[in-house]
Amino acid sequence: MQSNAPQRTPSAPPELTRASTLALSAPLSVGSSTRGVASTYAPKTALNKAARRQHILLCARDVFAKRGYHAAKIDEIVAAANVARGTFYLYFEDKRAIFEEIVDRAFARLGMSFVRVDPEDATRTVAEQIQENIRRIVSTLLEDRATTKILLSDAVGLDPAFDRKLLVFYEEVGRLLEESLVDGQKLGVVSEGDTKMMTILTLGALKEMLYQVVMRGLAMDEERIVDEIFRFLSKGCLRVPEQAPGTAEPVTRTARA
Amino acid sequence: MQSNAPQRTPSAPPELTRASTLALSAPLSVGSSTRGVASTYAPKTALNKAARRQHILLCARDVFAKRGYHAAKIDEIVAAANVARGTFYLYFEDKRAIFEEIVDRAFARLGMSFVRVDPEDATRTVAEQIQENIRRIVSTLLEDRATTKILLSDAVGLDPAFDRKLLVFYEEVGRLLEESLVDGQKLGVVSEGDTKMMTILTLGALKEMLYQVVMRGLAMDEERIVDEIFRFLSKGCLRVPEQAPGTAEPVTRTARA
DNA sequence: CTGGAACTAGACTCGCGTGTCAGTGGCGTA
DNA sequence: TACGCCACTGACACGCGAGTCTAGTTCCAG
Repeated sequence: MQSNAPQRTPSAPPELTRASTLALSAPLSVGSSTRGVASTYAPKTALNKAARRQHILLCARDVFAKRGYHAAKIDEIVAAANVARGTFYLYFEDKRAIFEEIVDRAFARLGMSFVRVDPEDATRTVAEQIQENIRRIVSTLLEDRATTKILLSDAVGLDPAFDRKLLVFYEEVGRLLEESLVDGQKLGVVSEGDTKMMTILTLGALKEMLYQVVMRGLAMDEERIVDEIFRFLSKGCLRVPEQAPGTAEPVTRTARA
Repeated sequence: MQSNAPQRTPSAPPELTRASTLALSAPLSVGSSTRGVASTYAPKTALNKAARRQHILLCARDVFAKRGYHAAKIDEIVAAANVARGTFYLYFEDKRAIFEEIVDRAFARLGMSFVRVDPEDATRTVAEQIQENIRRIVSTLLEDRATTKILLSDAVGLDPAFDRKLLVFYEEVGRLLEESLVDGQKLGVVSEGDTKMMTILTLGALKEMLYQVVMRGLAMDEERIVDEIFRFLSKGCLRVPEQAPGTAEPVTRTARA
């Protein structure tokens, strides 16, 4: 807690400012004996309000990512940010509010990372466009792993209100993907079948992949991830030669008995 | 708390008893004026200790499933089980212990629901055996949706110790599936490629499917779920005709520019 | 009839963590 | 030099919920 080496966020995302390196030498003196009140007042004035806010936000993100929402204490966030407890509440309503802001920002970034598929586009096939979207999503999520961790494990089941928020976003993504698949079906580049199902399965596969990479350090570069997901999407992995030409029941259940 | 219709469990189902409706007539009298102490003592003695423990366990499961671990209060569990606070601690060490037991039991059941694939088996193909396993897992998880909810959202990120437990189990499942895939590759019924990757993607798809069904009431019967997952596994959903015959890079990234 | 086991209601303790608030120091301004 | 503002501080008040404890009740076995 004492250490105040000019820490910086390891994976500082592009737009999120570099503010991490606070100018705090923290002289730590003025140890008056009367009452240890406000003894160390470090000159943090170099930071304007927006930057300080941002700094706290980033530190909170790291703490949330490391500990999880419930285990993350305000004290820890405050210590990480090198600010007093009161200062925290000067900038954020409460714990929940700062968490929500982290998630909201992540959603905003994510939301911009995929674009609607245009089946008319002559220069890129629907498949290519879907792949592009996957790439962008993966890229965005890997750019800031701490936040991705939070999205994948902390934001789920926190709160009914929060769940609704997640749900809405998730459905938005799902809808977009599903529309792409429907377009693809019309063009014959997507197999027939329930697109809603495909959407769920695809997103699940994507989520799990990222979970493995981010939560446990499964080593794998972005390129590889995108390729693997896309390949799985395209071909599956089982080869079941004795396939009925119809759509359903790859291996009928009762046929076994 | 007041209502107490004198009903009792008509039949004791196989293992997990449905004991919810306890036999409590609760005369509710003895309203002495001195101090309102222990006025209602319902004759619950019909339940032996094991059954009562089981009953509390089931009620706790429901509360955890509904509220999530942190929001679930002991008071609520106790109220749901129609048992005094003290009684709860007669049967369980603490909140964490009862939660852990719920999860452990679920794992035990799940662990028994899949069997090792035998590539030598003449009567069933590897694909069929994999499908059988999927069916069994899905069946087990849908049998007790409350517990599945808990597994999917509460048990994750609770605790480092807990996470490890989950991890171990998850890896066990993963290893089993992966071995099946490797066997399948040797027999030529599984496409070449990284089996670890396939495993992750498959489990992710499965998880997401179950999540949608259990957490939000996506209507879909067991049969359908198994078929959809298996189909996705077998064929994917995209058809990318211009495929290089090699293994990697379905649509090369740089080719686009 | 009696002792003990099982249970109840609920008051109580206690630790913890959030959010608050009176106070402090630096700095611009009069 | 004095004033006042404002960012900032950190000790403290407070609530909440887990787990404990006690006095009282019911039932049953011996």
